[in-house]
Amino acid sequence: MTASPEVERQLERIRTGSVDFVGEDELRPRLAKAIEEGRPLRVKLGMDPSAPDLHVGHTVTLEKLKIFQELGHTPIFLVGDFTARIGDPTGKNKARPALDEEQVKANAVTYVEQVARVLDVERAEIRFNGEWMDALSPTDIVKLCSHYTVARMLERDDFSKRYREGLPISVHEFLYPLVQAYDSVALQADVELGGTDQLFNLLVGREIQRDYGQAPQAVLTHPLLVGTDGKEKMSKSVGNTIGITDAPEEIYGKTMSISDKLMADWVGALSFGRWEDLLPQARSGEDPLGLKKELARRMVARFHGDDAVGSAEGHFQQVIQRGETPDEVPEVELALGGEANLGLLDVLRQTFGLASNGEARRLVSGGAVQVDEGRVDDPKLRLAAGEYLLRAGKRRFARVSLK
RNA sequence: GGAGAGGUACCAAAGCGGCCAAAUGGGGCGGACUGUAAAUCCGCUGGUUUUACCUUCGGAGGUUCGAAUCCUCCCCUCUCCA
Repeated sequence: MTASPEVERQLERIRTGSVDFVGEDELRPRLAKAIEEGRPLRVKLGMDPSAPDLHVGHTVTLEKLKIFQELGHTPIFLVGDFTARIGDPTGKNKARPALDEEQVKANAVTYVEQVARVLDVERAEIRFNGEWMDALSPTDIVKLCSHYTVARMLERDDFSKRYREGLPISVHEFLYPLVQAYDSVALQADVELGGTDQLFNLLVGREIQRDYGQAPQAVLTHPLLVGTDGKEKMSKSVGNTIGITDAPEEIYGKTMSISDKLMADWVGALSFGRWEDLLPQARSGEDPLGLKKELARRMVARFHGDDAVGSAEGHFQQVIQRGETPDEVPEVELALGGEANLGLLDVLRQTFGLASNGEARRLVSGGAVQVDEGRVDDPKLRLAAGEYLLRAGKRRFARVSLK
């Protein structure tokens, strides 16, 4: 078969921004056939609804799914409601706790809503793997297990690592890659997308598909975004995420708080199909502050629209760069409960939702607390009825009225 | 089933009868510095009505004036053997 320009054009876009591309040669004729017969490829991206929010880390592969959509293929967003109940061990040193059904359902709903911000869900398949997994009999599951060996399971990095280090591995964790693989069988996926940490699971999919008499899917992995801490993979449980539903000021501020080095990585990972123009500056390292602001602006615009950019940036300049009080400060009312006044520590704890008065005390003794724009360092201070502007650290503000 | 090792604060890890609210490192939170950062430096990091008291060292009991430390039972993890 001669390579058609259209096939090569599509492959080029598909390849952009990916790390591994397994099965490209097998995909080429399938792609050609797909184009010829007007029968789109089925492209699978699965996510476990293990946390209620998607973050920018998720958007890397989502973006690739969108590219497939733009090329006329069928994006399948697979919500791993069943797999979330198993708990994916990938990249963890511990088994991830399985979630209960209710939690999973609630998360799944918000996932789909959030995916709609990136993908045209009207023209996508949204599926749940509980659909076919719950229908399997124990016999079916045992059969599925028979297609893979323990030795091969232990090839997976986090398994072998834990095994070597004497950390526990539960048997059910071996089920995860197999279930994910079976999803590809059920969906008859031509392509599956994932992060680089998913490579093993994705490849298991190829083998299992073959065993079930299907042509193996092509596999595309993409870089994992390191979280705002600059150390670990972005993940809700580490708390280093930028959520796509975060407020504009949050998205802007969190983006500004990343290190210059991390910024370059982010631009690299997030650029494909979208922000290539930022790449030269990211590589040269020129004017990092300017580039970071541009990145922050684009992040805000991407998830909240252009209109949100101005105020998010203004907020940042005012509060972080100049250390001033923001225009909008949350208002809190506290009851004195008949007393003449209320201790500062109690006021701080209640207005900022601190865990204890001890935490409030630490903030005060650390010099982080301001009342009406003047630093306070007496933890025994008591506030009488009235209005106060409270600040705790750089970013926490509240206008408190004591009654 | 047998033998051995182990479970300490958010994590890792010391402590092995009183000086232990528990060393140290990481993380986190503050502060200083800065180009927003990073790096660096400093402080804090169980709770309270804070020179004291209360709750904490897998769980439940027990010994003792006193237990993270000793004993008993139980639960969990790892290794080797079967």
